[in-house]
Amino acid sequence: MDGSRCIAHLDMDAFYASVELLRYPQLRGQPLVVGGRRVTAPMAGDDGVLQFTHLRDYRGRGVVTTATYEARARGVHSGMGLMTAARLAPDAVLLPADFTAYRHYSMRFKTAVASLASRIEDRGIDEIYIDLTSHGSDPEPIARRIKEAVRAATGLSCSIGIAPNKLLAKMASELDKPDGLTHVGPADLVARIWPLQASKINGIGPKSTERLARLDIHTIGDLARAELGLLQEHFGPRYAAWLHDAAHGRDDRPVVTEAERKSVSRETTFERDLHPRQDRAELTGILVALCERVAADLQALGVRGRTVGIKLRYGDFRTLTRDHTLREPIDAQADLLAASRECLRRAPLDRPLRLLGVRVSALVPVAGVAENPGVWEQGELAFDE
DNA sequence: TCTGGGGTCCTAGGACCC
DNA sequence: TCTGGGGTCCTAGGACCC
Repeated sequence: MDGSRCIAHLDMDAFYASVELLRYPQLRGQPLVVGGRRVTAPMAGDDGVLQFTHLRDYRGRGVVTTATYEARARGVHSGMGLMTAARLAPDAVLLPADFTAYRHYSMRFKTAVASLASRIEDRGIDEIYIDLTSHGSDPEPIARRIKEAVRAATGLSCSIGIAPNKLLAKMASELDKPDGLTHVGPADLVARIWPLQASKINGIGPKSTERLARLDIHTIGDLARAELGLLQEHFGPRYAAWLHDAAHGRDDRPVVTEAERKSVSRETTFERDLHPRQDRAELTGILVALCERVAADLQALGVRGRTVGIKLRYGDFRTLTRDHTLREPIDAQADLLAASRECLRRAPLDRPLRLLGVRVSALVPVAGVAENPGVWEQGELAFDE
């Protein structure tokens, strides 16, 4: 019984920015950043030439969603505050995120892959895993055909990593970006994977990276050579065992082709901090609007939820959540509002807030409602050639 | 000039039941 | 009156990912 598998990880290259370059090809080669809130789309000036916003002109609380390789070369990366990014690359062009367009291209590339391989796990708007185990002993020809199909369907490039499991496939796809095709086998572990930073492992984030560094564990090789007992002391039995396995390239998670939605949420960061007393009316309006959006999402998905939660973020960035579970699942805005208020009564409201969110979980399908792909995959046509 | 928005999973404690 | 487990549900927080 040989359980050896062949898994591909496909990652679209600088996806949002690349979609924007299809629309504004004149920006190719320039540093470009997608992100921000209430950034206006470029408009034509008196001379008919499009006027683009530059990073230096931005004011507000946005973050970088995607940066092109030219912007990354200046030290800009996703998640970075735009005001910080502006200091590194003041002349970079800033475009607002257009998720309708990105969903459209996402659907196109996934449909193209699905025409060649059926076992696909969705990992968000710009990446997927593909189980190629049944596609013969040499996966590279099918991987090349997938890359060609994605390019033909979208005009965009992607990078593919191939390995015996998802963990290694994900790392392999990063090894030769953009437009790469990288095959990593068990024999490549020591030479190609162990020299990488431990944070390259999907599942080791900033907190764990910091704690590992304090143990003088920096690379995946360091982690592989660490005593399991030492890891158990610092990370607990389960996470230690996972760290140890991951460093040795072991991962038996299956490619999951269907998954049910567990929760639906909407949240918003205010342009300025709002005080629960002085800005009560404005906060109420925001809460009502969030409940309205969540209700619409639930109804579009054909689900209701029994647990309603709120999320508050204070001016100092501390975050708090409160949940309330009902006897019957709900999807109506008025019911969501009532349950949210129930939660709010249990939260300290004596300090300024920067964020408010509403979430619904414990979802159940609405009886009698047919399968509904929901708002997430509907890929409206925002623009097209 | 810090720090978006939408998710998943894990842990841990308390209530409650058998 | 003190002593048990195990299982499930609920709540809260945190890490992590895209």
